Amino acid sequence: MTGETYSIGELAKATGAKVETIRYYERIGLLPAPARTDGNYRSYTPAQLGRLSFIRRARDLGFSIGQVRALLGLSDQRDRSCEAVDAIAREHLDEVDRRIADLQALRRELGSVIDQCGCGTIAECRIIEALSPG
Amino acid sequence: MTGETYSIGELAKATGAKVETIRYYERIGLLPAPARTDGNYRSYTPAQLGRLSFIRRARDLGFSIGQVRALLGLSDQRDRSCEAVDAIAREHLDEVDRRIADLQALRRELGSVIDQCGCGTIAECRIIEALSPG
DNA sequence: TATGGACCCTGTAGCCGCTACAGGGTCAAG
DNA sequence: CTTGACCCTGTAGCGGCTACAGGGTCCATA
Repeated sequence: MTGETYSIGELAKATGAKVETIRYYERIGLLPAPARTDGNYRSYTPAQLGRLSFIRRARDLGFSIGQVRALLGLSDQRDRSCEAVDAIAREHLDEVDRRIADLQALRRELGSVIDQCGCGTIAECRIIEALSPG
Repeated sequence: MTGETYSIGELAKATGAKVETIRYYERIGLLPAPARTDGNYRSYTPAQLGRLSFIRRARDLGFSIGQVRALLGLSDQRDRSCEAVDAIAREHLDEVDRRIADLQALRRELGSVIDQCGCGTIAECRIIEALSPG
């Protein structure tokens, strides 16, 4: 057993999460409440550092807090099939694909509006015109 | 002069905005407060319908509320050069491009994580592994 | 004239995922 | 013994709505 512990600041540095974010994760029950020192400081174990790293990576991959919660739950049941994990990941992938498609459609529309601008006065501005009704 | 007026519900139907959203826009000063009927109902003019349509189209194109506010302000100064309009639109386009690029990078990473999954048990799941530290 | 239902009103709280205070306590170095 | 970096709790704010609760108004029908 390593007796190593970390303060919240050290945990933040190690994982790249902000101190406030770590406390937020604790508040919403994503990260279990750690032990406290005599001075009431949070004191984290290496296992908790690992858990936060997991959370960070999942968040960086765009998983929602709810999905992260589910993934964390699954990651503890080592004997189960990882189908559920796969399902969550694929669902998220689909969502990302949808968002990309939406943004690309938006980009096309926006681009074509901008291309029309001859940059004269507002009165003849095609961008304003494109937005205006009638 | 048309004496035509609209209730908030009619305005909502005509523009596709929700009633609550219209009230919200009024609250934040995006849409000016309309006249009221004897029964204290909001009563909108065609010009106000036009303004809301403008807002909706700009929002649909992904402009932020702040940008919409700026565009609305500019659209009233008909003699000014439309450079400022163009600048706002291009800035937004750049932002959209950045978001697309970010999502595409994310998509690649997520895709490669998912591809590794052999769908056995959680213990050997590559997705969980990819998220786990160490 | 009464009643029902569709509409409208205000005000407030919730969503997500943090972020930013304010107003204090703790701890180690000099 | 003071300074300054860190930590604590609690609350409010961001954007852009959305969703109530608890009422008022208006119009058609019985």
